[in-house]
This record gives sequence, structure tokens and C-alpha cells, in this order.
Amino acid sequence: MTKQQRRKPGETRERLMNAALALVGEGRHFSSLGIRELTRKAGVVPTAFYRHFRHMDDLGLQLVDELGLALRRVMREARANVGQSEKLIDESVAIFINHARDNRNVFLFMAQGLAGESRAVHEGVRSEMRFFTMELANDLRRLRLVDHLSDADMEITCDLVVRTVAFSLTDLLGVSPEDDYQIQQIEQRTARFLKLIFIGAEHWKSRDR
Amino acid sequence: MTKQQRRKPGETRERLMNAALALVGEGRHFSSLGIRELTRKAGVVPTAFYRHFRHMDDLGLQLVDELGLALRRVMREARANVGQSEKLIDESVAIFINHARDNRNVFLFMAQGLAGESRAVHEGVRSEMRFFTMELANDLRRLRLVDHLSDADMEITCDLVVRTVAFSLTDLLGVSPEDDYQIQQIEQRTARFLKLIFIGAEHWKSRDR
DNA sequence: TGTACATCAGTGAACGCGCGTTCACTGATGTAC
DNA sequence: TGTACATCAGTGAACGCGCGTTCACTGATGTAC
Repeated sequence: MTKQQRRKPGETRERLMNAALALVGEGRHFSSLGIRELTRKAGVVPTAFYRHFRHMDDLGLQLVDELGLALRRVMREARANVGQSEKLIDESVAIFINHARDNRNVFLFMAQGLAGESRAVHEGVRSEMRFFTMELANDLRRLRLVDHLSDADMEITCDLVVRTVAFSLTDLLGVSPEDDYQIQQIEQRTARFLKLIFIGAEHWKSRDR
Repeated sequence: MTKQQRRKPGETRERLMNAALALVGEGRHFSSLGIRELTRKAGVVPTAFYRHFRHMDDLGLQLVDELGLALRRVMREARANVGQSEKLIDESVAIFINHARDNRNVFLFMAQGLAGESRAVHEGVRSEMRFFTMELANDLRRLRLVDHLSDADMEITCDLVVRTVAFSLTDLLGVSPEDDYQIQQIEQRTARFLKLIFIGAEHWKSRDR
């Protein structure tokens, strides 16, 4: 205990990031967190913060990058396991909501970033969303579920899907993580939104523009 | 100048609220604002804050209530002036986006509330959205544009519309108020989202659930 | 394999500052008779 | 219409505290030869 530097390399950095997520999970907004508050939560001396980040925005940005990376990996795997049946939407939504539930703090942080103070974090979240939109479009092409749409129309459709799911995250914000009933409601509602969108896409003709 | 209490009744309160909106308009997040900072911006002595609000959350809540009231009035008028043509969506979106542009700070504040720190503000914004959803459903019934949907399905559709428009507000967040081109892009994109949704609603059958 | 040195990450003390909040005050406005 | 009093809204001084940030330090780890 008396010796310094007993932690593994990178551990302090990780602890700080986790502390930020934990505070967000407790209902705080990222932009209102302070450095001392964060280091206290992380069990680390205040000065240690500066060894890894220049300021809070810096931490937020790095958080977005790392979380985005992890998230993409998870969703790719999830999508690979989805059968090609009509249950596609329900399954995908269920996977996503479950993942959001297991990583509640992460998604709350992302949701905050949508309208957050830091331009950098905002951009980061947007860029993740764009990425999801692209991957979704690729998947739909691959599964040949929506063949008649132009590339631009496909992009619009997928963008709307991603937005809708993202908005559902903010629904989760107001609900206790243990409230299974409410969470299931959100899940069902989200699935219906998506079905509505896909029915729209099915009947969409370019002249409708 | 030397005399106290030269302001009109309620003026200090209004100045504080406007100062909050102004700071949000400058890119700050509401939850990171301080009382002293606010009173400074409002040109008012710090203690004056406590004459009108108990704490920042209190101010936020009152802000939501007042803005919501004003907003509903505006949208009701706007909707009354929309022709019944196929241009319905485009016109409504244009009215909304223009209004958002004219009252940028107000809408940014609302958008922040979607994922904000204050439970009260969050609830307030949600409740406004629910109200919009209901009014929209009434309008659609009245115009007999969507006759075949059950009440529940109608509600889902309108909810999705309101969410989509709300999300567009966060798009506006990252764009300069003078960037006409970008704003027009957001407007067009939003209109297409809504068309997609309405085409979906048109072909929606209850068995699709 | 051993030695010398540079780099890295964690520490505790210290700084000055702005913060939220309280207090007792003052004068204007509203109310009762 | 006039007077007495209560309420309201704005003020400046003061408080103690936690904040962000700097500094010089220490020991562990990595690198060169």
C-alpha cells in the first residue's frame, strides 16, 4: 500500500473512465462532472488525472472512441447470429436492448452525447451512428430483403432506423434497470416503430420523394 | 441607477431564464451552468436568484413549463394554416424547422432535456412530446388522412413522427444558425423520414403487429 | 548479463479563485380600515 | 383620501469550501550499449 505504482499499466486511466460512466449511470450529466469528483470516485489522487487526459472533454472523446469500437464489434457478432426469418427485427431489437441493459452506463453516456456540451463528443456519437447506418444498409442488401430501393433511399431508411433505436435509449434513461415490464414495453414499442419503417420502405417508390 | 427595484415585476425572473437560454445557445449544457454565472449573464446580483428559484433544477422545470405552453400555442396556429394538400408534410416540417430556427435556444434546451441530468426537466420534455403526439393524432383523424388505423396504431405512428422531428432538433445543434444550406438539408431529410413513416402507416395492417 | 540513463506514472502539498448560500438591510408596492 | 403595516424583490458583505491546476518529488519500467 505504501509503495507507489502498484497498479497495472493503464489501470488508472481505466478507473477514471469507469468512474465517469458510473457517475453518469447514477443520473449525473457528463458535462457537470468535475476532475476532483471523478478522481475521488476512481480512488485516485487528483493529479493522476493529468497523466492521462488534458481535460474532461478529452476524457469524453476517448470514451466515445473506445466504446464505439467495442459496440461495433458486439453488434457485428449479434447480427451474424440473427436468422433470416421474419423475426429479424424482433431479434435484432432484443439483442440491442439487452446489450443496452447490460451496459447501461455506456449507452446513457452516448445518449447524453447526442445533445451534449462537448462538440467533440457530439461528433463522435454522430460518427458512430453513421457507421451503424452503413452496416445496416450493407446487411439489408446482403439479405436481399429490400431490393428495390436506390442507394440514397436505402441510406435514408437505415438512418431513420438507427435514429429510432437511438431515441429508444433515452426512453431507457427514465426507467429503473430492474423494471422488466417497462423495459419490455420499450422493446416492443421500438420493434413496432421499425416494422412501420420497413413497411414504408417496402412500398416506397422513388417518385414519392 | 442608485435606486433599487426599478425593474418591472417579474423582470429579474425573466432575465434569469433568458440568460440560461442564451448560455445554452452558446453551446453550454444546462446542467453545467452555475448560479453565479447565470446571474452575472443576467446582470443581476447573485442573491436575486433565490427570490425566484430554489435551485437550478427549479429554474429548468419552470423553463420547460413556460416554453411548452408557448410552443403548443404556436404549433396549433401553424397547423390551422396548413392546407389539406399533399404538401401537408412539407409545409408542417418547414413551419416547425423555421420556428426552431427562430427560437434556437429554446429548442436546444429542450433537446438537452431529452437526456439531461434533471429528472424533472426530462419528464417535462417527455410530457410535451406526449402532448404533441396526441394533437397530431387528432389532426390526422380530423383530416381523415389515415382512416384505417386503430387508435393504438395511430398513437404509435404519431409517436414515431414526433420522435423523428425531435431528433432532427439535435441535428440542428451541430449546425451554425446561418448555414442555410445545411438547415435546408436537415429539413428535407426530416420530411422524407416522415413520408416514409406515413407510407408505412398507409400499408400497415393490424396483423403486422 | 549488467550497468547507466531516460521516460513514465503516481504522489502530496500548495495556490488562488469562484462557487453556493446566509444574513441583515432597504425601499417599493399592496392591503386594511 | 390618508395612514399603518405586511409583503415583496433587490442589495452588498461575508462565510467556508471545493475546485482546477502547478510543482517538485519518487520509484518503477523500458532502452542502449
